[in-house]
Formats: sequence, structure tokens, C-alpha cells
Amino acid sequence: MTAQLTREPLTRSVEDYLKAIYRLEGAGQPASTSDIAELLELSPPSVSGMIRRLSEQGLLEHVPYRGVLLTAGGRRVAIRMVRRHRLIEAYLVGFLGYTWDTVHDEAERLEHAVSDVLIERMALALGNPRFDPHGDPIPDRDGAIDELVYTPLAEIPAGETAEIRRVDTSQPERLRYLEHSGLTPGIRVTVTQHQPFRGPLTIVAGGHEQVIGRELAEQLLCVRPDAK
Amino acid sequence: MTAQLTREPLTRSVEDYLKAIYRLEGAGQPASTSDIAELLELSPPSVSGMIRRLSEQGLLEHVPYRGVLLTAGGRRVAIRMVRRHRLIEAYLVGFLGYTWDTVHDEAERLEHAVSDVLIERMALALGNPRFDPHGDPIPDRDGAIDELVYTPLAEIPAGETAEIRRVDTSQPERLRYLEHSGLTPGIRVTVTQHQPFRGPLTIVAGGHEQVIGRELAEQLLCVRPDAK
DNA sequence: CAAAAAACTTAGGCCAAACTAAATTAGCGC
DNA sequence: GCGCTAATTTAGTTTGGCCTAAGTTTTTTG
Repeated sequence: MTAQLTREPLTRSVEDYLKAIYRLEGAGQPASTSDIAELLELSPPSVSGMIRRLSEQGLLEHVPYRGVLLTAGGRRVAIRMVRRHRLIEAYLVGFLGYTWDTVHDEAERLEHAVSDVLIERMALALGNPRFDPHGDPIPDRDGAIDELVYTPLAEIPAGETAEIRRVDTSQPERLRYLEHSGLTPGIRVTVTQHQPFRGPLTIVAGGHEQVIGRELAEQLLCVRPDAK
Repeated sequence: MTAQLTREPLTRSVEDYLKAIYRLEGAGQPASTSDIAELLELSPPSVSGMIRRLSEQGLLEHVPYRGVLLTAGGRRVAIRMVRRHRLIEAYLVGFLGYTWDTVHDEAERLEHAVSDVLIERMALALGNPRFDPHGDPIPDRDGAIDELVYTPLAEIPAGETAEIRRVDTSQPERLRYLEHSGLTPGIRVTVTQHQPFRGPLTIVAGGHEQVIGRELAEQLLCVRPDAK
């Protein structure tokens, strides 16, 4: 509850920590020190140290040895970074010839450098999009974000058809592969077969059959047009 | 001559120092500690410290108590930052609705964050412009820059006409005033009178007469269509 | 040309943010 | 419920980049 009324500018590092914690919190659980460390590629002691500082600033709630949760203030900052990141990705793809596999790193640096004015100008130029090129929802200016619940392609039963809506990876190689395979948001896919023991799926997309690994299929988030 | 072969990434601070020194060197003289300190709004001891580090890295040549000069390597970095800054300004004005009085600060932050790829994409979108919105020349990819010699409006004799080509300030208030007065690059101005003792000038621009302070007139860089 | 002023550097300190090594706590198997 | 392991925190160090105070060197000026 230690309010952080003195609006000191947050550092790049702080913004990255808060964004990482926001992402890890998604699962409902508090974010653990080691998960944060792994995501940010830092040592656990470095994370412990930062957690102490951020708690003191009232940006997160820390239960020692248990993990951290964002406070309202911390969440506000995190969502602001998510909005920035996704809008920048959308802008780079929409106006500067970037492809979805190359935008992540660029956005990762720019999100810390752009002003609020520039972000809103980009949003305007794009027509206030609700999703980025990977199908990730873009929070609005007030931080509202509709996290739709999708079904991973891996869980679509054989015989059913689903539409890819979101791709949950930022690895360039995977994204290039998916693009090349025609598995991008908006595409309809029919699952024809599941191999057992978490094996690959056989699917039909764009009129032709292909086989896709289970792990990748878990990152393809879909809606089933008929279900619900 | 201490080559900096190990291409460690340069920090934001280092990039700012090199750019500042490049600008100060423009006058032919070495850049002094205090001039650098003033330009970057830092204390002189901080600058002394950084000068030592940058000299050790081979980015500049330091003669104690005399000043610093960029090495070829230092100049390369500085010009790269200038190219980035000016292209970003041009892009923001050209594509995102910025005006020439608001672009400086935004570019100042972005120039450290954008990749070479993004810069070249912006340059392409703009058609590889040679000048930014203030008329400052944009170095090309190889660092070549044509620093044209202009005559300040303040030095144009009464009765003569000149064309504004470049505006040498980044202060938003001054830029807004100039815009409002119709004194922007490309505009022809006739000087009708000089007040003595470094006083104001009377000029005609866009068909109407106005008075402009000496100091501002020194920042309006012109060519005389007839002279030379 | 000597003394005062200005400019510059050195000395020493601070803070953010990272690290390694060592100590502590939590969770689990038996 | 004891003790092992894994997770976490504490302790202590490093680096970059800034600061103030104090000492040097250069420049200016009476």
C-alpha cells in the first residue's frame, strides 16, 4: 500500500520487470523469483534485489519465498508497456514493411523510448487496432484489455474445424515457419488426426494437408466457429 | 590510436557525448570540457570522467586542459547518431503528424533505440531525403554529409533578398514563432532595414513587413540567389 | 608579471542494476 | 517429523554514470 505518489520516471529495467511479472501473473499464481529471472535472463539474486526496490515503491506486493503480485499501480505500468509493444509491432508491420517474425526485438527497444503522444499517433494511423500482428489484444488507453479465451489447436478434436486467432510465440524461426505453412491468424484449419502420446497433428489448411508438432499446435490459439 | 576493435555496444550516454562533441567541433576548435558539460547539462567533472573513458576506448583524442577531438571512430558514431536523429525528425513530420517544434525531444530518445534496419526503412519511406524539417543536412549511410555554407539572415545587407534554407535552433518556442511568422526553409525574405547596435531587422516575407530580433536573425541561415 | 579568476582534473561518494558465493527457508520423501 | 533438495534471500563486489569538494593549470587582468 506504499503509494508511489512521486511520479519519478521509471527505468527501462523497471518497465521490463513489471511487464514480465504481468505476463507471469496471467496464470493466476504469483510470479516466482526464478520464473522472472528466467524470462528476463537474469540471475535470481538480481531479481530478489529488484523485487525489494519495486515493493518499496509500491509497484508490487511481495510475500517472501512465495512470489510477487502487481499492485494496481504496477499493473497500470505493465499494461501501458504491453499497449506500447503491441501498437509498435502493428505499426512497423502496417507501415514500415516489417514482417511478424522481425518486429518483436525492435518493439522491445522502442517501447521504452516512445512518448505517449507518439504511441497515440501510431494508434490513430492504424485506426486504433484491437489486435497486433500475432493476434495479441492491444489494451486501450485506459488499460482495458479483452483477454479472450482461445482453444489451442492441439486441443481441437480430430474432425473439427477451427480458426486461428492468435499465435503465442515470438521466436522468429517459429513465426517464419508458420507463415510459410500458411498458419496465421484468420486462417481456418481442420484437424484430421491426432497422433498418440502427445504426438503431431495432421491438419488441413488452405486446401492442403500437413503435419504439425504438438508443441507448435499448443501455441496456435483458435476459436471453434460452432462451439459455444 | 587505441583502436576499439571490440565492438561493444555503446551506451546512450556515450552516444550523446559523441554527438555533442561532433556538434561543438563544428567550429574547428577542439570541444572544451565546459562546453560539453553545458550542452549536455552535466557537471564538468562528469564530463572529465567520461572523456577519460572515451579516450581509452579510442573514440576521442584528449589534450588535458585543452579539449577533445573525435577520432575517425568517434566521428563515425557521432555522424550515425546525427543521421538517425534527422531521419527520425523527418519521418515523424512526414508520416505521423508532428510539427517541427515538437520533433526534437522525441527524436532525441528514439535515436538511441531504433535499429539500423528501421532507420533505413524510414529513409526509404521518405525517399532518402537530404534535409530534415529544419533544413539540417542528413548524412548518407556512409556518413557523407554536405555541410553547405549559409549566410545568417542577420548578415544580409539591407535591400537584398535571400532564401531561408536552414533554421539553427531546436527550441520549440522559437520554432513556433518562426512558423507563425512564415519564416521557414524555402521562404524568400527581403531585408529592408538594419537597426544599429545589433538591433532588430526589418524584413519583408510573404508580402508583409515585420521586425525580427538580431539573435533570431542569426539563426535563420540563408542563401543569396544572386551572390557568388 | 604577479595575483585573481576561470577552466579543468582528481578524489571520493552515491545509486541503479547487474553478478557470485554463502546462508536461509520451503517442500517433500521416507 | 527429519533431513535433503530446490528455491530464495542476504552479503559483498563490480561497472557505468552521475555528483560535490578540493586541488591544479591556464587565462586574464590590474
